[in-house]
Amino acid sequence: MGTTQLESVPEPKYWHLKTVLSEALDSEFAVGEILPNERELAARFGVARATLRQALEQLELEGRLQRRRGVGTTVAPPRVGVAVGTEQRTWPGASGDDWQPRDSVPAVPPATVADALETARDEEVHLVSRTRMTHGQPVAAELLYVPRGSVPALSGIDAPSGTARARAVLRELYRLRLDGEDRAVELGSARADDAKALDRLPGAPVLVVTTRFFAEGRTAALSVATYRADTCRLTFGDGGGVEIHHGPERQAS
Amino acid sequence: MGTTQLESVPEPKYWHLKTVLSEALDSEFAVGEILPNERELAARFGVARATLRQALEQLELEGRLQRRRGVGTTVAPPRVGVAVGTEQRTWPGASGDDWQPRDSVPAVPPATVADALETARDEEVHLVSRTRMTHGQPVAAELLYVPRGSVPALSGIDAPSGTARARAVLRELYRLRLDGEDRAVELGSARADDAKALDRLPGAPVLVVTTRFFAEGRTAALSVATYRADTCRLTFGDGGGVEIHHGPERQAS
DNA sequence: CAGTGGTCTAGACCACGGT
DNA sequence: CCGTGGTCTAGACCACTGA
Repeated sequence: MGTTQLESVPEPKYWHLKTVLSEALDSEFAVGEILPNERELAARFGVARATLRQALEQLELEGRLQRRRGVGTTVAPPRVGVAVGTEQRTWPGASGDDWQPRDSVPAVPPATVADALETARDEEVHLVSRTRMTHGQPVAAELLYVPRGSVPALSGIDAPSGTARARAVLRELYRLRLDGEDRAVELGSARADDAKALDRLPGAPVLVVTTRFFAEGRTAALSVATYRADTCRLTFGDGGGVEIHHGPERQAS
Repeated sequence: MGTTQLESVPEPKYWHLKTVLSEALDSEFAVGEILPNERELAARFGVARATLRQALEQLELEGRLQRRRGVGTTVAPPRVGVAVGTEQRTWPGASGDDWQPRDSVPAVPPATVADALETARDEEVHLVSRTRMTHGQPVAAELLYVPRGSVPALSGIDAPSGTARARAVLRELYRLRLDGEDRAVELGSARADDAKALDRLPGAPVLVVTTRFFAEGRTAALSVATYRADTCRLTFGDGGGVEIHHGPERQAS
């Protein structure tokens, strides 16, 4: 009882630091500007570098900062809205989208994918990999599992793999009438290959969008797309979604 | 050219650790089981505690582990699917949903929210706060901004705040015919108050779902809901979404 | 090559939960 | 009260980028 503390919650240093930095970003820095390096920032705030890094990590997670090894820490632009589900049901990347097919190979999918596709667990399917580009930047890497039965007319003349093959699989898939789709979003961390495609380090936070495509009374394809969580805002529905900002959003003069 | 390294990628220790732990979780631990404490695990793997923690953090981010101060680290159950967008347009929490109104107060919304609502930047709106429960656990905290104009008949007799007020605002809102809605999902970190409602520490990763509700030709309400990213999988569309697992999903006997 | 962020160490103390 | 995870320090070295 002796002491007179109203709140008695010693706010963690990194949390306070984050707030201070966040306000500085709003008022004193322009998008793209380079911050002082971590050792200097730590010294300036009188904390260990690890503590400073904890604050920077959070700000990066919130899409406020962008850090690149060997380069520095820069102020990130607002997140880009990426349309994920539109009202009219469409096959992935059907209408002049910015999806770029990369490859297609035969592969045995993970058991849970096989179950969703209602294929045998040891049955090979077409595994199409694609990259989604926005404003010249890669924002998502996708694995699309297509059972052989969904694209029966796929010609054997085409190459067994490669981007040409990927295009052929997609072309055949688009012939089906899409009955509906089903989507889930969750947080994940980038696998090594996804990280490379997204120009991030392995383990970077990603939004994993899993989509089931229904046609002819069954699951005709299943897509697992990993979006960069730091730079993307996934939008669904009629419009483009609202941009909820953090602060005053001032720019340096 | 001298050296003969095929890959030359010295995998970070924490990354390798994460893989090892992940496999151990699949094969040797049951859901809910308590892991050895961090100091012991670090010693067992011959790394510093900070390194071990880096691996645990990632696994927690992926929803594989749950850590609670003063208690320990436990194996997390699979993420719960939480329906977010259904095909038939509905007001939030309309149909026997598990949203629990907590409070409603008049408040001046952030500028970006005011712009989306097309209200003046200094105009007060109803700010309804609710919590979403699933299986007895809080999974989301929501702030719902309702312009006065959307609920003109709101009686002044009701209390100016409190859960009764919240119910009254929602009841009036439901009288409007919903024309459409608009949704965005992005990664964020929990503010202090949200963290408390979600039984997490401040800064915990959350999925922020922003929804605009359209009625009578304008934006009738705007919802900002923060979902626990560690325990939730947001589902959209017809079905419940697919559960894509990490590994073999074995259970200890 | 110099400078950046990324990884790692071996400690210390603190806040919290249960006993 | 003890044991847990959470915070913090002051170093060291490594991997990458760009000049």
